Amino acid sequence: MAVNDGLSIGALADRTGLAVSAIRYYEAQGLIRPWRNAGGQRRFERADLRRLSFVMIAQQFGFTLPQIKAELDRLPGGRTPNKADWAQISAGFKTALDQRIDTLTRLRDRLDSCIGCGCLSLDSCALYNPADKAGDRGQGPRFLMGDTPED
Amino acid sequence: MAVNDGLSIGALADRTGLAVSAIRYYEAQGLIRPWRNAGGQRRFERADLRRLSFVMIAQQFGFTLPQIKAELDRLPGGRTPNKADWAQISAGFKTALDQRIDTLTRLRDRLDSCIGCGCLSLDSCALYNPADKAGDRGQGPRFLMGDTPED
DNA sequence: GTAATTGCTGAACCTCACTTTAGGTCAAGG
DNA sequence: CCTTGACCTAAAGTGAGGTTCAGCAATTAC
Repeated sequence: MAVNDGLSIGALADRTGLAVSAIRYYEAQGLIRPWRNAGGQRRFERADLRRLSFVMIAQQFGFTLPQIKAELDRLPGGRTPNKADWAQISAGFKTALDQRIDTLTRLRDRLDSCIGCGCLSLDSCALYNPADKAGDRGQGPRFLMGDTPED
Repeated sequence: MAVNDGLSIGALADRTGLAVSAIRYYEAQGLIRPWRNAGGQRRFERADLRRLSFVMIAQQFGFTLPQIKAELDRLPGGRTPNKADWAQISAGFKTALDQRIDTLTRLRDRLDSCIGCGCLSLDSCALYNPADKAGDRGQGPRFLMGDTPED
């Protein structure tokens, strides 16, 4: 009722397009820290909209939630990325993205030079032992995950 | 001891670089069908080397194991891809790969035009609602999965 | 011939990113 | 006052792609 009660989880879901369950999950992962009202319900600040925006964008760039959390945790005082922060972070995103595109382009070039061959030889085929493996550490989806920028 | 006893799972693991557990898993998924020797141990043909090669390459291209199985199952008599098969399949790989590169390139272009902005506005930022979402169906890792070629 | 390797099975566990379910609580409208 | 809808929690499920474990059996090396 007061002017600055904050947003409910449903309101936040409506505005971001995320599912309520996803927002709760992000909280469990430490990406947002809502406070609770008297009845124990989550209340969100306007800054959380930006924070979730950031999460959604970073996911598009192929970052995992732990990676995104790490990026957010580096901001002083746990603040939401402002314009200056974004300029820095997005530069890192660009680097990761460029690398990813580069990796795929090299893979395509190797494929081009292999289409007529078809040897699939473990010893000599250019498609093996690619200098750039698409994601090499950790389990789960192992292809195409971007590296953490400036890490 | 006989000349054509086939390879043990350990030998196959050594030659392919795969873990023994991964090879057993691939068998469980129907990607390879070894026979058993008198003692119940798996014995593999030389063709299984090529089959696993194919699996590893297709994974690099972002295909899931079910997709790869589907591709292998389309080959007559459950044979391992030969040169002619490969020419056809790799053309499909190339298409999927080109699409993926294209998607990422567009994403990079949008990022370029946004780096100085930093608005992250849910309403107006070009980084939202991209025409090409990077993988949109199914759960699990939702970014950057290649589409099935010719499906 | 025996010890060390390697192999076997089935089940449980892992990450990632969530959703679903079951069983309740809170807030607002009529 | 009572119902409806939004919210709460903890736990389990999903699916991809495996690994790890316990408790045995088979092979191989010496």
